[in-house]
Amino acid sequence: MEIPKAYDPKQAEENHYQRWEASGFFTPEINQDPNAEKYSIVIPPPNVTGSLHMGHALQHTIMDVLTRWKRMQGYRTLFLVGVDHAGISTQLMVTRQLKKEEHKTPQDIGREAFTEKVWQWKDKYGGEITRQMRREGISVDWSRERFTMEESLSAAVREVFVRLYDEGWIYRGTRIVNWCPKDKTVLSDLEVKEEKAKDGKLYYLQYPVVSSNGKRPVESGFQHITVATTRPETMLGDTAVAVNPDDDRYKYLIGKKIALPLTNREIPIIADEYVESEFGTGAVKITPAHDPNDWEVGDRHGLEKLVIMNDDATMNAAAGEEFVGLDRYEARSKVIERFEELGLLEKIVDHEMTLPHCERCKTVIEPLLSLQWFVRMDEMRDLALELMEKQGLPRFFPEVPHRKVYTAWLENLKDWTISRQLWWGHQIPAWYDSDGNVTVARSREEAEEKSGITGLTQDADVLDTWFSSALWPFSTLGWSGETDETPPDLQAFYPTDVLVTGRDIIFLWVSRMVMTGMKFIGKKPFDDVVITGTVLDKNGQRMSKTKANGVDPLDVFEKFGVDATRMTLAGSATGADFAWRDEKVESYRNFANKIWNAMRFCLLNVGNERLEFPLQRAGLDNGAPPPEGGTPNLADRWITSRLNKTAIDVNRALAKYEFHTAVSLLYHFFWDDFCDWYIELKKDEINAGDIAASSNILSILEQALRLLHPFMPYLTEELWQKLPGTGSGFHNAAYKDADATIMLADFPLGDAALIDEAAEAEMASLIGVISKVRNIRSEMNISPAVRFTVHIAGGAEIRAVFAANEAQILKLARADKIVLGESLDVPKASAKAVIANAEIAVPLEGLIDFDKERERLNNQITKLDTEHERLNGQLSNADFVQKAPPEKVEALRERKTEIEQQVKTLNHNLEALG
RNA sequence: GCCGACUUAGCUCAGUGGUAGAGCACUCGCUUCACACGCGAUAGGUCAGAAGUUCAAAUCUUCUAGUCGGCACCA
Repeated sequence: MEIPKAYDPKQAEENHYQRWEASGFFTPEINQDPNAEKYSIVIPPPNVTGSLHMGHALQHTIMDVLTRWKRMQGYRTLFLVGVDHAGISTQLMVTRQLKKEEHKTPQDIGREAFTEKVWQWKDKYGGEITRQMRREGISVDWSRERFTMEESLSAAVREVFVRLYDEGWIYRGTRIVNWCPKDKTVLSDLEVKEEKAKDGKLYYLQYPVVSSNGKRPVESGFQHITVATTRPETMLGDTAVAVNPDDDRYKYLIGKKIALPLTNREIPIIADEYVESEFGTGAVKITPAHDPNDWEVGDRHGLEKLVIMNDDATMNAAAGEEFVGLDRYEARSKVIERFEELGLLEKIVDHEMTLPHCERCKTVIEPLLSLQWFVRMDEMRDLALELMEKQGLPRFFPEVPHRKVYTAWLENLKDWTISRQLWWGHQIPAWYDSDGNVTVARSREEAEEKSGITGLTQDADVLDTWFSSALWPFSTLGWSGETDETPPDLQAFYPTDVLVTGRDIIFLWVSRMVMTGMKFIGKKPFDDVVITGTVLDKNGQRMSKTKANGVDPLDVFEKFGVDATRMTLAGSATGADFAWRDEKVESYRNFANKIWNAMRFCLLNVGNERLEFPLQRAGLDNGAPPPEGGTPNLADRWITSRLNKTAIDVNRALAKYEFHTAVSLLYHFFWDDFCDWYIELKKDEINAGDIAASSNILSILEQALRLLHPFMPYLTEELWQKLPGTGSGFHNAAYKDADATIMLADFPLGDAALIDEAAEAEMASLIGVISKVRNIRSEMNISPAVRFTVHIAGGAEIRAVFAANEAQILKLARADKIVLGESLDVPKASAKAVIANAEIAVPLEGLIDFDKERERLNNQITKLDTEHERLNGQLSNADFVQKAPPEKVEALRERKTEIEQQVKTLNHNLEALG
């Protein structure tokens, strides 16, 4: 068989994905076992406007590893994929396009036409992210792909809204909300990010007091009270000044009135505990319509709530003739200017502070009094908290710190603002009559029936995108509120097994799925939550569009292959941030090539026609004796042991979501055990055309490829298909009728009975001897071309091992003769070494450099001495001997004796050199 | 302000009580018939600092320093 010298990932990627999908391998229906257990994962739906980034690639890889792992074990697996309609992002994107192409605003064309445009945009460009996801090789069921705006998911949204409203968990009310003046919509607290203000200032404004008869000294000719504010423009909406009731400086002013400058209003001076006397001047201007704290104060004191801004943060008529139409920052300058003219500006001081920004467009948020829809969170929160307290669910991986953070957040949860002033999204299912009376219903018909009125108007707002996301684990499985019959997918796959996502949406999404799942299905949506780390750039900085330091997964796929990228991502520790390095991917690209070439070697001397018999399984499946004609030689016993140990450990690691451990186990099994030692030991047999040996090595390789498949699906499929003899007979029983593919092959769980400690120990001696001889050659500067005799002395048992593997030692140590004996009988001009149970000598007449040899021996002695010293210290410590576990003490004693023996031998050798 | 994480070889990172590890980079040698995306052999760390618990600490506790993150407040 002609196999190219280097692995070409692109070819393998093109070869397999389409076939996998077309053959239905990704769907749960491929599983023919009626008793199969299910395993399900729903993907966090990426934004329809999004493009693939490393964070996605990381999460998708992990979910796919889990899914492929379980699928190969015969689970009925569903890896459900879908896309989020992403209200604000999408609306902005289409608005921009509309402006560019038609020079129109959404308002110009109207709601219906605009929504139609968005759908068109979605059909044309919305598939981008899913096209990119196909390249990741993820085994998601595309036939079940969902979109949050499709009808069945929208029906679920309406159902949930109506039920929550009917039970009083959703309400409409006037509150101070986070308003983005650019996007012109309200935002939830979670969509607002605090950022340091560039040049924060605190402005001290003097407010004249009306009809004061107090005794306070008056510097500027009239009685005033000074307030400090960071937003002077809001003074136009002040309806009181507040002081702390215990503040002696101001006690006498409580109840007096202020003549509010720049307006013709008089406002009261009130006392409220909320005011901290130490901050600023201890007197606070109160603007109930433009500050959440002030709103509460206003509520307590029955103050007027004067709205002075429009929805684009320009001043409205209530701000006064002089200010109307000005932007908030223009108004700020103007207010300051006017105060200065009036001699009422006391001072301006620098003030470090943070300001709330719109997460999306970075505009400074304006707290605004507004009529919106809210979800009351107290009862919802309790559902989630109770699940955590009573059952410890969901389990977070890593548990620290996420469990605590999640719980703490729930405990302090405020109501959730769910209405958005957008056109793209789920329109709120509330209808109004001409008097503004509201009817909440699943449809217009139902609303009209409920209210007995026709000609109702639907609420213009849509719901927060996260409202529909919160229903994702069950809305995607067919739930839309019908209670008489459970949809089959919901029955089969809910609750899901694990959720994999980034820590940024634990609150936005994870917590809300838990709440809605408990509320509407009565069951948790998932058991486990795996929180991935953040992929940083090579300098440890967050990747961001503005910094343009992002690494595009598609570029990496192109350069190093999908499998190498997947290994890199899965190889990062669960939950830990890590800096992206191309070198890392490069090393996994090399790894793929290494395996490719291992396979290539195994097949070089095996024609298809010569290997038509079923592959021998090296006893892997049933502990059967080794194949006839093949001796159960050390290498075979050893690699079988290593493979089974690796399989057990890989399964164990995956069960704990320790992907990096699994990656490292596989890497070292393939490279060190299989390639460096097993292939090298078997080389002569293989090259001699020994069919039994080829059969064995291919059996091991075939099993190992299955172990690797969840991580490197393309490479393993490509190689597995090339293996003579593979077919659907290798499948897990649940897939026996499916077309042959490694992705349905039985996943090796490993058999503890096949772990052969004796073989591992013997092999350690063999490796020890070969390594020591190589060390001698290298340190003594002896050319690889030179062949020499190797003398080995040791007990009868280990001598038998060396005798049985003489050919291998000759080859790997590049020796031409092995002399075995009870003791060494070599000339003085020999280089020597020791291992635990043998002595090694290489006679080097004319080649030896005695100084070098002395140095070499001394080096070995020094190393052993250091260890000996430490052991001695420990063992002469009475406390240690008394308190440490006896087997520990015994092990150290044995090691100490061993070292003493070796040192003795080495010293002897040293003396012999003269 | 509150909570948390991190600090281990030149770099990027594993390692939760018992002899400090990997990949890359570095040094030396190699056209050894699978692979130079390779092979072989070295070198490189008082595990941020200090104190404590323990027979035993990279690992547990406390403090300090630095880096990063989350939450809250901010008139």
